[in-house]
Amino acid sequence: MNLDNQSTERHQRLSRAAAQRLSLYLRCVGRWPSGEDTISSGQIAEAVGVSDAQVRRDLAALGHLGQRGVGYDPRELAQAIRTALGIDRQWRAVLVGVGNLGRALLKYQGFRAQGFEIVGLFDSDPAKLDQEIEGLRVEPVEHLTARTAALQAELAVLTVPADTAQAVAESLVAAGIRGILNFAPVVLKLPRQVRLVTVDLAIQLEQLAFQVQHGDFRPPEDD
Amino acid sequence: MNLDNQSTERHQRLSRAAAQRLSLYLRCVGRWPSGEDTISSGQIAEAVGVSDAQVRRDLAALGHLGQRGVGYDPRELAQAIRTALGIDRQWRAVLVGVGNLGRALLKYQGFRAQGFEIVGLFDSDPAKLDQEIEGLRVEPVEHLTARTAALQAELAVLTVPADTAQAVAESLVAAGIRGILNFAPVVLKLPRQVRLVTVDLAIQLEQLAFQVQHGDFRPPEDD
DNA sequence: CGTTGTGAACTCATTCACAGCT
DNA sequence: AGCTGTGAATGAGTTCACAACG
Repeated sequence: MNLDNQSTERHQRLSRAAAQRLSLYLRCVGRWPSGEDTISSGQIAEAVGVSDAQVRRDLAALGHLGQRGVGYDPRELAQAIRTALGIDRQWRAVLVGVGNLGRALLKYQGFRAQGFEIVGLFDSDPAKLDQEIEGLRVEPVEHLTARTAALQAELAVLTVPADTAQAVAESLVAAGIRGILNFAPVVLKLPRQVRLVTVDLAIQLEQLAFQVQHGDFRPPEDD
Repeated sequence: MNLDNQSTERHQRLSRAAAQRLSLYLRCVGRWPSGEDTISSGQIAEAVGVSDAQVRRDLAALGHLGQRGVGYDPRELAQAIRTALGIDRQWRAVLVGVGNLGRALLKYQGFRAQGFEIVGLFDSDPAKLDQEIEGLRVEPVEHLTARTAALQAELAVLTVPADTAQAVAESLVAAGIRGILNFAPVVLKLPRQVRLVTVDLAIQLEQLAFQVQHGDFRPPEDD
């Protein structure tokens, strides 16, 4: 079959925006009808809502994957994107804050399918301790630092109230966590070696209101 | 080439990124100790984690709000940001898909406080109909178009499975909705006059993995 | 042919540096 | 003095346009 493990030549560094688009491309490419054995930049572009030039620019950054006049091999392309995004392996994560949002994320199918596994649950509410959710037992936050290290979790999902988020984040840092996905509406201050992605739901709604209010218009279909 | 429109009040159009930062500034400014009657770009910058020049550039786009040598008046500034973002008024929204995530959002405090009110709940699962959550009764999606118009909702929050998201979105469009906050992991195709903000949780985790994997591409910033 | 890959042009966004006001 | 507002410079990101190739 495909011996696609050539030397990992990286042509250029991917921007955040580019990496985000790659995630979208991956969805499209991964779901491509298995009957088809090629996919073109134009087809990806249309499915995702960006320009074909953008798609080619992004994919070219991963190496020479396409055949001129033909297109890309969906399977090879999907694998290359996974590798570039760092999701060609399993990631272990803990979840802190087993409230409504935390539970929703736990049951969200998309995570495990993409290689993310929640391996620990923590909460400060004594009433929630020892509850079992999705096969995991809720543990007290006091054990967070020790247990996170023991569980060998590299990532953490933070769904705690805003006023405790910074303290919890520091416990995670102490446990040697490498990245935090934060849903608390605060700006966390972390050491530079710990990566942070914050998803602020209220801000997203504000963005929507802003766009509606402001009659934000753009000539082509976009975003 | 393009004749610029006649917008006179605003000095320049806000980019999406700028609007997002304004939301963050608003948090900081709104919480500013009421004893203090001024706040400087440097203070905002430090709280939010951007440069002071960035803050001044963003705020200058809202008009001349600052006093040279002094700073900004927190109350006046907060109001100006709210107006610019379009959250100086109430927004009515419906929520479609009363699953775990939908429930989490419903109970999320941040929304109502910022002027967003959920005025209708819809789900396709008969078992959920007539449940009462946060004072609202769950209605069948078949009523979505008619009820959304009757409720005078301008925005919608979509927390339905991926495979039904497009159809539900079209029902909302038929009801005259103006903006959709979409949590389904799909690229929705909407008419251009309907604004769309998509929050894809799996993609955010992938972003985090990508950043961790790739070490750092961000210059060390303040502390 | 059709499609990729990419220099070049272009647009958008951020930082610099300092004039101008308090 | 301190701080804002902004032209100019820089940088990042996107599109254009076309050569290169199966």
